Amino acid sequence: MISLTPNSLAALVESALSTRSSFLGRAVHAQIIKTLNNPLPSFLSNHLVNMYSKLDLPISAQLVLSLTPSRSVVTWTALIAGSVQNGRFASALLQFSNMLRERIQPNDFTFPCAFKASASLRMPAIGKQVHALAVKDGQIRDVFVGCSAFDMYCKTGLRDEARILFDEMPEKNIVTWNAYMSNAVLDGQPRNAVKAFIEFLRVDGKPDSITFCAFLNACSDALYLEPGRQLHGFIIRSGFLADVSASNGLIDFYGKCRDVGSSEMVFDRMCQRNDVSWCSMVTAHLQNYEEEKACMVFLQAREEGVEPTDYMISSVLSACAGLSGLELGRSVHALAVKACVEGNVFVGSAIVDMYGKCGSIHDAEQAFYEMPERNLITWNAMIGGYAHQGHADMALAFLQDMTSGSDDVVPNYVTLVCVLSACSRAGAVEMGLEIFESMRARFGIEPGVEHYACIVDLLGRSGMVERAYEFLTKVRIRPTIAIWGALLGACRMYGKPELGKIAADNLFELDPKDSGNHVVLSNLFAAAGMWEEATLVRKEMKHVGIKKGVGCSWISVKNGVHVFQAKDTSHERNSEIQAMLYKLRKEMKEAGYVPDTDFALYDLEEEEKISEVWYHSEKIALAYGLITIPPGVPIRITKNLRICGDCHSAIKFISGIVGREITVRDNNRFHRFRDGQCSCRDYW
DNA sequence: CTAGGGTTAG
Repeated sequence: MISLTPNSLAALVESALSTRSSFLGRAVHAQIIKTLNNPLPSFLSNHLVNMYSKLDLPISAQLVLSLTPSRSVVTWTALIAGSVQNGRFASALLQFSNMLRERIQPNDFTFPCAFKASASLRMPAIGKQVHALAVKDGQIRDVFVGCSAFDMYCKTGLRDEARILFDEMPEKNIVTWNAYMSNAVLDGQPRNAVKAFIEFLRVDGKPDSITFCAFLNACSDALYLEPGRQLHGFIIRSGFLADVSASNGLIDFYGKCRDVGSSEMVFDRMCQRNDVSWCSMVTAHLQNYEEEKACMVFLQAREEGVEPTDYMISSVLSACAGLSGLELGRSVHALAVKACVEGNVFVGSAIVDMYGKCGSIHDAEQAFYEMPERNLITWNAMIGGYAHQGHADMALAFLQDMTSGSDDVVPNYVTLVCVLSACSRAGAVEMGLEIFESMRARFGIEPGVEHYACIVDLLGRSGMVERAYEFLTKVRIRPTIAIWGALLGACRMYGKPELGKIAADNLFELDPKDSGNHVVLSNLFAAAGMWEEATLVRKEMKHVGIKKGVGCSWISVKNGVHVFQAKDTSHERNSEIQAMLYKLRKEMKEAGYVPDTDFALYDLEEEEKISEVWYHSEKIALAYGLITIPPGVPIRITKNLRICGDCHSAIKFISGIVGREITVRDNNRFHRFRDGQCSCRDYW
């Protein structure tokens, strides 16, 4: 039988903490009560309070503290530190004031906790009070205390106070410099962070991985690719490449600076990777629009048995949203539930966003209502989902609800972009204009280029093409690609070649590499019978060496994705596809379908034009879907270009003939076809 | 026995 001395019992409490076992902790606590008489030695009480508080068992921690008559600053600090560590910042401040009420002086361990809690709660008024206390007994001169006070002033936006404190610090260490650099980046002053790093090296400071990450953040913030590369060399030379955090910082930096190849190189050469490394690699792909690769890295991480974290899950959901990958998205949603992170507000918002972007608006709504906590991003994701569907009424209702509900959120720039684009897609012209006119007064938001683009789109789409042009010439901003693009699209839709030429010329100047604009202009001329001009545009396109981007449609069947181009006959089941197309064409003709050859690209004989539009990629993908997807299951097709008018009307007919639900997500919005009708009510 | 700066996300 080993004898249980107070010291060995304290060691047992510590081992409960280090193994994060509340079960062991409670058992040891029971043993302590059995072995020793009340009151317990105060150092043992301190250990217990510390253990309970750090394990996020605040009620037990409070209880032990209140049963400790000889509690000291150490007891209280243990309690407060645990609250801070577990994100209970308001409790921490309450405990701090309770301690003051007992006339116990905070020490150099207590102040940093109190500053961190005030900083995290963004409560400068409280922070200032704590600061005054620290000044009064001279503790502010301590590096720990001074540094955390400085961090608090930065995070609460009191720049002048932060500056004074920093300049008057009697002693600075690496933590001070790291805090300075990180906060400079957060404050949008990456140059200052870089300067601080140089100064730090000059005073002979030895940087650590946190310093490196702060510097890399400054570089990615300002797109300083070269300085970041130089730091990469410095990291290698100082032997810090083995440090996982430093390497993770490099992956993130290269990803944000559009050099995802270097991210991959760093990632591949790491001998130790953690969950952050994997997640950083996923987001590096994501930031470079490589959604498929992001998903591949995620699947590889799963194979290697990496724990799925809330960060990883929200990142992968965003990849699914970009791919319109409903099936993978659903399985990641299930994984989020399994990993117990679906209550996280980031994850929840990503789920709402994913379902919205994949066109499953009811799933998005359900996820939205089931979230325990919602913020502005959640609301924007939901409104964005309605915008994708062209549900202006719902977008407007949610704009109302977000300000009047219990979530306490205020609409921002993005919210208004979503609402206006919902109006434009639904043809709610008056409503859209009214919101645009009143956004400054009602929401305090200054209209920006995206809002202007929505209005040009709104007017143009509803046929007021001249008014759209007049609008954009009157506003003070420089029209962007999106704005000219919206105008060009409207000109194509309503047959306005003269205005279309103006829009296209501006687009050619802003975005010379995009072939799509040439194609649209050529089609616009072709539809107006101006064949010479159409040919000229195509020749010019060849002349400057732009090839038409490949238009394609894809459909996922039993975990496999099948991609089709126009006139595609390369699929292994081509003969069945052709037979299905033949059968459909016959039945459609009987049902009264007339091909719309406005959308043929060349000046061909009528018969050839019909054939040209008949073999658009979405029709081929649909035929494949009809022969492979069992009846009753909705067919979902994704297309990288806008759906053409002929395909739109053809798919309406087909949905009626075959009695199935068909969804097409083009690069702009969703179309849900059912019983011969489309959810967009032919307005798009 | 108690403490400060940080890497990944919607």
